[in-house]
This record gives sequence, structure tokens and C-alpha cells, in this order.
Amino acid sequence: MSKFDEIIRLSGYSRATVSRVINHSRHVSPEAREKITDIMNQLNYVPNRNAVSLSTGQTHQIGIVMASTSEIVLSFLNQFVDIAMDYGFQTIIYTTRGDKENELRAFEDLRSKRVDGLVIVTCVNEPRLLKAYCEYGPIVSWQRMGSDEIPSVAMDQAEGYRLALEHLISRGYTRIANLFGRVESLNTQSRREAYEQFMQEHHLPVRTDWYRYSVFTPTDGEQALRQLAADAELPQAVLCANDYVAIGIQSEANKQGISIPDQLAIVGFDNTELADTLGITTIHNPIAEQATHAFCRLWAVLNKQQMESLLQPEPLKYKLIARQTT
Amino acid sequence: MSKFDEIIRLSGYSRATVSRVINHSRHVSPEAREKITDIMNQLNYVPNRNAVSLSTGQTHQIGIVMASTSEIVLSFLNQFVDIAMDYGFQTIIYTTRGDKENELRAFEDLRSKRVDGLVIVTCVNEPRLLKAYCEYGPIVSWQRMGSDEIPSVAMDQAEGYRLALEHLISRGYTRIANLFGRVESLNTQSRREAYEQFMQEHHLPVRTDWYRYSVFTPTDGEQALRQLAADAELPQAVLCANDYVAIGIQSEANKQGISIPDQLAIVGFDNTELADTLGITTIHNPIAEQATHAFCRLWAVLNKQQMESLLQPEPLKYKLIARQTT
DNA sequence: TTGTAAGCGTTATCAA
DNA sequence: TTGATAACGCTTACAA
Repeated sequence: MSKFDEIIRLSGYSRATVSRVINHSRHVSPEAREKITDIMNQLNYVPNRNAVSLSTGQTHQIGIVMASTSEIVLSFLNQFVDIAMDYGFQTIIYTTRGDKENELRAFEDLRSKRVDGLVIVTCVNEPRLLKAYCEYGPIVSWQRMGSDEIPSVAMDQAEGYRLALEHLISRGYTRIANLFGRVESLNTQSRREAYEQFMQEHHLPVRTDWYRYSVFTPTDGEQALRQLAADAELPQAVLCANDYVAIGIQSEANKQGISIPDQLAIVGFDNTELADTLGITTIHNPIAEQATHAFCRLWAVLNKQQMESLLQPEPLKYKLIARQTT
Repeated sequence: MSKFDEIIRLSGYSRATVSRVINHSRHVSPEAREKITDIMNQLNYVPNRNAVSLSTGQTHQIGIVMASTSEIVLSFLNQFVDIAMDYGFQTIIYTTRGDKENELRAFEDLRSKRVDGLVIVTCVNEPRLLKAYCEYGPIVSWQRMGSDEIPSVAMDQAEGYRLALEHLISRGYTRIANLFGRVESLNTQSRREAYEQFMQEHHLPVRTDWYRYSVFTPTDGEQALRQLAADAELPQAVLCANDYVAIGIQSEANKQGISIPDQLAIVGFDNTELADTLGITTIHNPIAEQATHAFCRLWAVLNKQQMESLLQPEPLKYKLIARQTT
């Protein structure tokens, strides 16, 4: 006999009343509440969450989908897990390693009621394939999806990129290399367009020969600089996909005796703690706030209500943080 | 009517047979299997995982408990999530922010059948309180718990620490500072004892005045060096709690014009990618392998069988990685 | 190989 | 305020 039935037996009340006490319903007499509560404590009762989930259709679990738990997504992840927990939601990690089938499992888990909602941090499947899952529960994305059905909480990175470009130009750096992340990502596209437009507006050369893609880690950064340095002409400045790439550039420059920022200026992206420690100029990216946004969107749907208090009134802003590498 | 009932109705078979097909039981005729499979595909059926979990008593979910998802635990987390997924288990993150009540919620979730098992990465509650939860499901720990009931997959850090000390002494650094993590942790205790024992064996001074605690991040490292440098005598070498602290030390030393390794040698811990990039001498710590171990322990219990193939035959080893900071 | 029927542990709808 | 009873969607003895 389950503990639930035990409580029913010992208290003399019905199944329904016991359930009401568990769920703090107001329609219970004080005597019933006290008696049942006592017995619950005595038996050290906890509800079986699978039974609750089956009955209510809600798991209070949210899935978060990403290629892997890297440093780059860490602050988003951390903030999301934290705020979700504050609102009574657990977070399940789905790491896909960039594999489409792995990734689809997360979406299937939405369909099979394992999770109530989904946050996409990075994903590799076609948006038009994924949006079919929207009918099973709310989905929001950090990565921009280029699809209205799956809303994104990301900011347009063009804006941040322009801040970096203005800063560089104002200090006299005009021959600029760009180290991008994923070729197909909308972020990369935004950044590239921002760069090209900005340079054209200022009648400066657009150096597409200094574009590099799939540069994510410090090691990637080191390698990229080695390549660039092998050519006849060294750029005056490098715009990096993120701070970790910038660290790689900085380190490799030191090894090669390239002086920073005289011979080479470096700008990172995201403003992580290490960029501060290592004196790297960077663009502050309000990542934690975007994670908060992501949760709020989901929460609003799952609770069928707006969550005004948490939806930032003023839009988020990028900010240039000037340090020693420019 | 649920899709399950729909399948029963359309196929003409019973509830049990349909279930058998879903679970790939051998005791089903080819005709039945084909007919039912067809209908399942037609209806785009997926089982409701809450119903399955309620019925079987297994969720195929494992909770991972930590203060926060920091860089330091990242490779453990990543590897654990990956291998768990390979074996059909999802991972739920419980971040506690060092709060005992938050932490207990993870353990209560084991009790309420939300997760099948638990991995402790870091925890703040008393082991004797936590071990009461062992009866509800398997628990393993990365952090050493000092309790037999909750086994730990961690290695004794004394061994790694000794490697670092031997290396330093062999290069002539004898006046050594130690930057530790949490004061009460068994790791810190191990490291401190290793240091003291090693120095005494070699008739060298034990500099307890150069002990610092709660040093975790680059910023903590910078601050620690600032303090040390303010004193009359600077140590010849610093042993750091992890590579991130070492980065902070390295950076602050550069700022202060302290030359590395001539005036100050630095040894990190863990051998992260950044230690390589930044040329920091460190101790390689097979963290991913420990995460694998952790999963295997849980898996062995949950499947009531040994997992010999995955349990490393040879014991894991620390390794000194000498770079430019020594 | 198939079917019957009893669980799994809750919530929710009525009616009283 | 309470209680009967059905519903949630699936698994699993036990029989046939």
C-alpha cells in the first residue's frame, strides 16, 4: 500500500481531502488539515512526482539545448538554471555535440511530456523542422533562428560590433581582421554585414581576405594569428568572436613578439571575467539578462500570464569596455 | 481517448500486446508487430514518459549537484552529461549557490522519484545528513565526502600536489606559497598535509604564513598576489588551487613587473586549455575520466550489474605539465 | 503469442 | 467542507 493510501486509512479522510491538504487548498477544515498534516509528517511523506506529472500534465522541467557546455555558454546556462529554480523549475541539459539526431531527442522529449518547455542555446537542425514542435510546448531560443515561431531573446550583434568598430577607428586602426564563429549563424552574418557597412560608410577597405570562420577557442585564436602573421601584411586590429579567442590572439602575439596594441590591437566579445584579468578590450554583452528573458518568456506561457516584473522595461544594451589591447 | 487507446482500437490487439511492441518484446508475432508499428507511425505516437516513469519507477534522469556551473566544474559536467546521454540518461542540474536548503531539494527529488540517482560535485550539507538519502537511490560524489556510504570518484590530490612540489624543488624554488580553495574541504586538507610533509622531509621551511584560502577565480588570484607582494619577502613560487587562479597570479605579476619565473614561479592545477595557451605549468587532472567513473558507478547500481568495460582497469594518474611559469 | 486485469500515485470533476 | 469515482497513460503478473 502506498503512503498516500496509508494516510487515507490512518486519517479516515478521503483521497480527495488528503490531496487537498497536500496542495494547500483552502477548502479544508482546520481539523482535517492538522490531522492529515500530522500523519504526513509522521510517515515522512513526499508526493511521487511522476504521478503528479502524469496527472497534471506538467513536469516543471525545462530542457536546454546546446552543442556542449562550453565556457562561452556558461553564464547563460548558470543564470537560466538559477532563475528557473527560483520559480520552481528544474533544468535538463541536452548536449548535442552538433549532431542533428541527438538534438531532435530534446524536441521529442517535449512531445513525450518529459519537459514543459525548451530553450535553444545553439542548434543545428533547420528551423522549419523544429517549429513543428511548437505545438507541444513553448520554445525560445538564444541563438537567432530567423523564424517567427521560435522567438529569440538574443540581441542583434551588429550593434555591439559597431561599437567595437567605432572604437578602433577612433584610435586609428583601419586595417581590421575579423574572426567569426559558425559560418552559417545569423550572428556571424550580422557581424559581417555590420563590418562591411561600417567600413564602406567610412570609405575604408573591406578586408574579406582577413575573414576567418569557426574560430571559437583560445587555441583557434592562436592558430588564426599564426596564419595571419605568415602573410606579408599584418592587420592593425583583430575583432574576435569572443573573449576566449582574444586570449589566444594575445598569447600568440606575445610569443611572436608582436607588440600590443602598437602593432596589433585586439577586441574581444562578451566581457567575461578573464577579459578583465588579462586587460582585453571587449564588448560587454548582457548575457545573464538574456537568460532571464528566456525563462520569463517560457514562464509566461506555462503560467498563461505575463511576467511584467521580470521583463526588462528598458531594452538591453551593449557597451564597449576599453582596456590595454587597444 | 489517448493515442495508446486509439492504437488498441485500430489494431484490434490488446493493451498488453501494444505495450510489448512499444518495448520491443520478443513475444510478439510479426503480423502484430507490423500492424501495430504501422498504426503507431501513422498516429505519430510517442509514449508519455511520465506514465512510463510512474509505472516502472524509473525516470532515467540523474541529478548533478553543485554550487554553480563554474569553469572549474565544466569539464566534469560536460563529460558526465555526455556519457549519461549515451546510456539513455538525462542530467538535471541542481545549483545550490552554497545554500543548504537549496541543496536538500536535490536530495528530496531523489526521494520523490524525480531522479534515479545523484552525483555530488560540491556540497555543503553534512555527510551524515545526506547519507540518509542513500536508501532512495544511488549517490556518488566527486568531492570527497569522508563517508563510506557516499563513495567518491575523486583522486587524492596529495599525489598531484607532491608532483608539483618535487618539480619546484628540483628547479630550486624552496620558499613556496599555497593558495587553497575551501578551508574545510578534504582536498584542501590533503594538499596542505602533502605540502607540510614534503617540506619537512626535505628540511625546508613550512610557510604557513603564505597560506591563503577561498581563492577560486582569476580575480581572487590577482588579489592574493597583491597581498603577498605587499609583504617584505616575496615567495619564490606559488602553488594555485586551479589554473584560473594561476592566470590571475600571472597577470598581476606582469602588471607589477614581477618577472616569471625568475622572481616568481607559478604552478596551476587541472591542466585546462587556457593553461596551455598561457604557458602555465600545471598538474594534469583526469577530470573527464572521473566523471565517467561517477556515471558508471550509478549505472552499475541502476542496472544491477557491473560495467566492467567502462571501469578503468588501471588507476588514474596525475601528471606534471611543465611550461613557462616554472 | 495473446489477453485480462490490476497496478503505479496522484489530480480533478461531480455531486452531496 | 467532504467523498466517490474517473482519469492520467503506461507496465506487468498471471492466465489462456
